[in-house]
Amino acid sequence: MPTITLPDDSQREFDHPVSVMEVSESIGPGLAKATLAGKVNDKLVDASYVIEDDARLQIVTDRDPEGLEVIRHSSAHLMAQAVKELYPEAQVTIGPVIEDGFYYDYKYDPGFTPEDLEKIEKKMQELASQDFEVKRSVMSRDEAVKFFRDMGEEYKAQIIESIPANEELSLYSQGDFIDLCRGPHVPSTGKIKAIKLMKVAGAYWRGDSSNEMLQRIYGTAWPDKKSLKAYLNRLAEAEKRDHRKLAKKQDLFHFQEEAPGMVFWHPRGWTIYKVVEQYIRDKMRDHGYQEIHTPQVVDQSLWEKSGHWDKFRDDMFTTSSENRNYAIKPMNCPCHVQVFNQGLKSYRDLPLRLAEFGSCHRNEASGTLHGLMRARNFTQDDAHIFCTEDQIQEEVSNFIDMLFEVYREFGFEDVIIKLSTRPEKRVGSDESWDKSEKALELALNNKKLDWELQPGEGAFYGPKIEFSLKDCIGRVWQCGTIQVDFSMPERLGASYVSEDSSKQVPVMLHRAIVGSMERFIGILIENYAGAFPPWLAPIQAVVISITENQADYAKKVADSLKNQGFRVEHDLRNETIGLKIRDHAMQRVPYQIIVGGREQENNMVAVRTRDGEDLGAMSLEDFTERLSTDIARLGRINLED
RNA sequence: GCUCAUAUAGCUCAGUCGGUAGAGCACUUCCUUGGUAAGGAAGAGGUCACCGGUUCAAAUCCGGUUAUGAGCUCCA
Repeated sequence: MPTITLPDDSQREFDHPVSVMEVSESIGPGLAKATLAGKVNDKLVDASYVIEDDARLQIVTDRDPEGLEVIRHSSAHLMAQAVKELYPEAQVTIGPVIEDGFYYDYKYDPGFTPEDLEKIEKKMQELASQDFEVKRSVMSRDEAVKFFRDMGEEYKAQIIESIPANEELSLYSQGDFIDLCRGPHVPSTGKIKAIKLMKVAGAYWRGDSSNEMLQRIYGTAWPDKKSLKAYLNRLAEAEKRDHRKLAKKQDLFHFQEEAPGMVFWHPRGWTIYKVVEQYIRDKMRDHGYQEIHTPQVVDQSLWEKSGHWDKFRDDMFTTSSENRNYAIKPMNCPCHVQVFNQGLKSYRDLPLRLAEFGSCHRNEASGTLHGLMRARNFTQDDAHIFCTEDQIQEEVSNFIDMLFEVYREFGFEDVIIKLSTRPEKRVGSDESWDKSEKALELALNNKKLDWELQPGEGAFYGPKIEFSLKDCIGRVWQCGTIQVDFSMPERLGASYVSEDSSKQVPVMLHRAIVGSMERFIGILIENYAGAFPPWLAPIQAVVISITENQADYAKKVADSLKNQGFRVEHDLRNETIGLKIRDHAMQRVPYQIIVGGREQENNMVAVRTRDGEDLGAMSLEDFTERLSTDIARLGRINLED
C-alpha cells in the first residue's frame, strides 16, 4: 500500500504496488504520454519500475535533463538495433551518452561509409515510428555471458565477463534487439523523435591502441525537431569561429606541407603573438621571475641524463654534426637546471624563478596535429621555480593567483582544473609525495576552487595541477600547469647549501600559464571570434578617406596615431565609403576613423566601431583618449556571448 | 600512429556517363569622387596536391605518397 509523494509534496495513495507509469496516468493522460522515466527516492528508474513501499517520486519527461539523457541513451540502443538489422555481421560493444548526444562502437570490418550512416539513420526513424515497447529483464552474469556468446556477440560477452559474478544484470529488448544495459530507457522507441547521426570514426576496443579498432558512430538526440535544428545551428555558428578559418580571413598565419605542424606567422598574427608575449613577460617580472634564454639544439647526452631520451626519443627531432648527436629541445627544463647549476647556490637564493619563452619541437604523431592547438613547434611560457619542500605551497598558491589574473584579463572565466596524484611507477619517497600532493590540494582549496581529482595520473616525477580552456566547439585543451618534480634536480646534479651548510637538492616546480603561446592564441581567436579587444587587436584603428581629396589628411591622422604607439593603418583606396566600412568591419578592426571634407575642414575625425555604432565626430585627442582607456581596461569580455 | 573522409584559381566552391576547366569574391586597369556594411566596365589568373597504373583519351576510374579535417590513442 504505497503512498507516493510528488515533488509539490502532494500525496497519492495506492492499494497495490504501482509502476511509475501508472502513477503518471493517475495524474493525467498528458503527463503519461510525456513520461520517459521516474526518479524514485532520487534514483533514476524506468517508467515500468514498480514501487512497492512509500516513496518520493518525480516523473521524468523530456523537460528534465535526466529525461534528455534517457532519450540519448535509448537512441544509442535504437542505433544498435538499426545497425544489427542492416548489418547482422556487425557486433555491438558499448554505447554511452555524451555531451549533446551519444555514440555506439561496433566491430564491423568493412567499415561504415557516410552512405551507410544515412541508411542507418533512416532505419532508426523507421524503428522509432514502429514504437516498439522497451522491456527490461534480468539475468545472472554467467547466464548473460552464455546468452551473448551464443548470439555471436563476443565483445558483449567479454564486457559481461569482467563484471563480478554475483551481480544480477539487466537487459533491455525492443523488437528483435536485446542489449545489456543498466538503463533506464524510454518506455517505447516512439519517444525518440529527433536524432541525427553525425560522423563515423575509428575507436580502439577498450580504449587501448594495442587492441583492434572498432567503428564508432556518433549521433545527437533531442526532445523535438526544433531543438535538434537549434543545436545544429549552434554548431554551425560555433564552427565559424574556428581559429584556422579566422586565420585565413584575417591573414594571421598559415601552415604548409613542407613544415607540418609548424606555424608561418603573418604580420597580423605575429602582432597578436608579440602583444601576448610582452604581457606575460611583464607579468612574470612583476611576480619575481627572471627571464633567460637557452639553446635549441642540445647534445643527446643531456637528454639521456634527464631521462627524456629513454621515454621520448621517437618524438624528438634530432640532428648531428661532426660526429655528435643532438636533439632539438622538446622542453626547457634540463637547460634551466644548467643555468641553476652555474655558480654555488645558497638557501638564501631560493625560491629562484627562471623563466623562458622556450621554443620547443616535438615530433607529435601526425594524426594529433590540430592547427595552433597542437603543433610540432610551439613556445612555452615556461618557468622553473627552484625551492625547498616547505616553499612548495606558497609558490603554488602565488602561481595560481597569477594564472587566474592572466586568464581573467584575457577574458576567460571557464577554467577546468584537475589535480593528478602519484602513479604506480614513480620516483621520490612517499613522504615527499604526501607533502607535495597536500601542498597542491591545499593551495586549490584555500582559494575555494572547483577541481577534479585524477588519481594516479601524475607524472612519474611528481604530482601536478592542470588548467584547461575550451575551444569554439567545447573541446578541452590544457593550457596552464604546475608540476612538482623530485627527480630532475637530482638527476642533473642541482644542489644548494642549506642553513647548516650541508648540500641539499632543491625541489623544482615546472609551471606555465598559457602553456603554449600557439595554443593559447588559438583559443583566444576562437573565444573572441576574431573580434579582439583593442589591446590585442593587430590593427586597432583604420583611417578611411571618403575621396582622394582627404588622402593627405588621412595619412596625417594615421601617422599621428602611429607615433603615439597605436597600431593604425589607412585605407585610401578608390572605393566607396560603404565598401571600405564593410571590409574593415568584417576584418573586425575595433575602430574605423572616417575622414571626409567636413572632418578635414574642422580638424576632426568621425569614429565608428566594428559593430556599427556611430560615435560621431570628435577631435583626434578625444579619440586617442578613448583608445587609451580601452587598452588600459584589457580584455574582460563575456564569453557567453 | 590508427579508422574514415577530403585535396580544382589568392579565398569559398561548381565541374553529370572519362572527351584537355567554370562561378562569386579578391587581384590589375579604366570609368566613377562618393558620407557610414558590396558603384560600374574590362582584363589577367589553373601541370585539377604529388607519383604511378588502366585507357585512343583521366580533374574524373584504380594503387601509392604527402597534407588537411573528424574521431581514437598519445601528449615530457
